[in-house]
Amino acid sequence: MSSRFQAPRGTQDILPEMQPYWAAVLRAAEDVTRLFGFRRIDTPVFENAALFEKGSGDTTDIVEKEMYQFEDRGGDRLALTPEGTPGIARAYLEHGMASWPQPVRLWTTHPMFRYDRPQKGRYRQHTQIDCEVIGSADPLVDAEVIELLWRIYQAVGIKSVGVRLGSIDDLEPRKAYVQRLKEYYRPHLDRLSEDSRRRFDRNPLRLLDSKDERDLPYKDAAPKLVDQLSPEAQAHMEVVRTALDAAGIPVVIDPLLVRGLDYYNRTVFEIVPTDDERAQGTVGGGGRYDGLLEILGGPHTPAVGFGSGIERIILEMQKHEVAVAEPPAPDVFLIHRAENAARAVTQLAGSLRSRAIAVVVAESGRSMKSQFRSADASKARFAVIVGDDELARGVAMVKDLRGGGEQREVPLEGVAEAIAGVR
RNA sequence: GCGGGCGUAGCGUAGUGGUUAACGCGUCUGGUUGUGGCCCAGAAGAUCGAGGGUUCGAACCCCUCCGCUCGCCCCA
Repeated sequence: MSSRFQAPRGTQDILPEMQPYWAAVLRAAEDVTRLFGFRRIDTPVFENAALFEKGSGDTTDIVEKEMYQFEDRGGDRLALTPEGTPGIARAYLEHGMASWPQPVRLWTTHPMFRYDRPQKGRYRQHTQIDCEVIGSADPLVDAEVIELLWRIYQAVGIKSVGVRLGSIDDLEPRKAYVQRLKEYYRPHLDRLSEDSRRRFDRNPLRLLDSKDERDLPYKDAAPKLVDQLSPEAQAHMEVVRTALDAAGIPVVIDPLLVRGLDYYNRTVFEIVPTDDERAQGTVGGGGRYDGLLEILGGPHTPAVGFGSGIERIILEMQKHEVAVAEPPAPDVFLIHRAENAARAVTQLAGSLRSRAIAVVVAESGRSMKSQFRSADASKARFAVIVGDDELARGVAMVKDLRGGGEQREVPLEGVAEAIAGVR
């Protein structure tokens, strides 16, 4: 028992009973992205490690300590994708999508890999729905992707979520702000948490993100980026806000919202449940990344997008007891008891399936009682019974397993019609 | 990387030092000769997470390790 294999830590099997949830989420993603004119793209599960080091940023936690890296047999340094955006940006450049009508709207669903401590809603392999609009600087597009994500949640039955919106301005104005922020924190440096002292040098914006008690006293009085945005970024955010308001989406401006990736500028957002302050509550987040494609060696190309974790969406669905559609039971459970049933059973099952009737064939050699019990467990509507008697006469018994269980004799060629008629 | 909780059949649990580890669900078989759901009976299925220690005797007490889980950090 204990020596048997287990799924690697932080990974999970998605058992049949969970599949309806996944199907519902993916269906919603397909439907909603289509409503917004997105086309699906799929990118590899691994990429060159350097793509993320340059793209996501080598001071981010994701790259610094969470990447699954490996060298393949040819010596290439690769990484399992820790997040989706760089791969799609890479594909945009690699396939010359700048020559497609702009902007390009792409979506995908893709496994992500991060080496961190698993807990509820956090896994080493998880799956994201990813939407990216590349080639637009229009703030209406920011609002559009947020609305898209919002509508996915609505479509799967999660109603109580809210948008947290922030802006981290553009690179140059942000540099000036970061100086001011550091000046503010510098006198208090020796009283801050270790993490924050480290961030002071490496990634000062994250100082505001701290939840460490030692840092909290300084947070409120710290200069807030959102209060001193450049006029351009300020105007940008106002349009996003107005558009979201027009879409009827509740928005809270969060001045402390800082996301974990280096490439964001201006718009950043998260979507969180409004009815529960759970730790791993964020179901989706994203932002604008006008600089990323340039970092990856392409021309300046503004873009905006989001990722949303399917596992977390499903946790929310379960929390709200959202009903999901179960796949239909088989139409027919084929019971057989004959000396040489192999040919007849296979042909009968085959002819039914060719008519799109779903058939499960009983295990050979089991008793009638056992086969009927299996038929019942399968939830099939009909039992079709063939034994020596029936085969000799070219007929089958068709029994309706619902209700009283009426049974009648039907010629073998007529079984499909008899069932299709009732179904 | 840091803290808390928990590991007994496929699942959920009982058993807290004394002979062959119990119950429910599930699985399989049967309740006459070819008929399900309910019911009844039976069977299979557990080296009690692993190793070491204490003891005449350990699922139960102690130690170490492993695994799972929840939280912190971070993120989806």
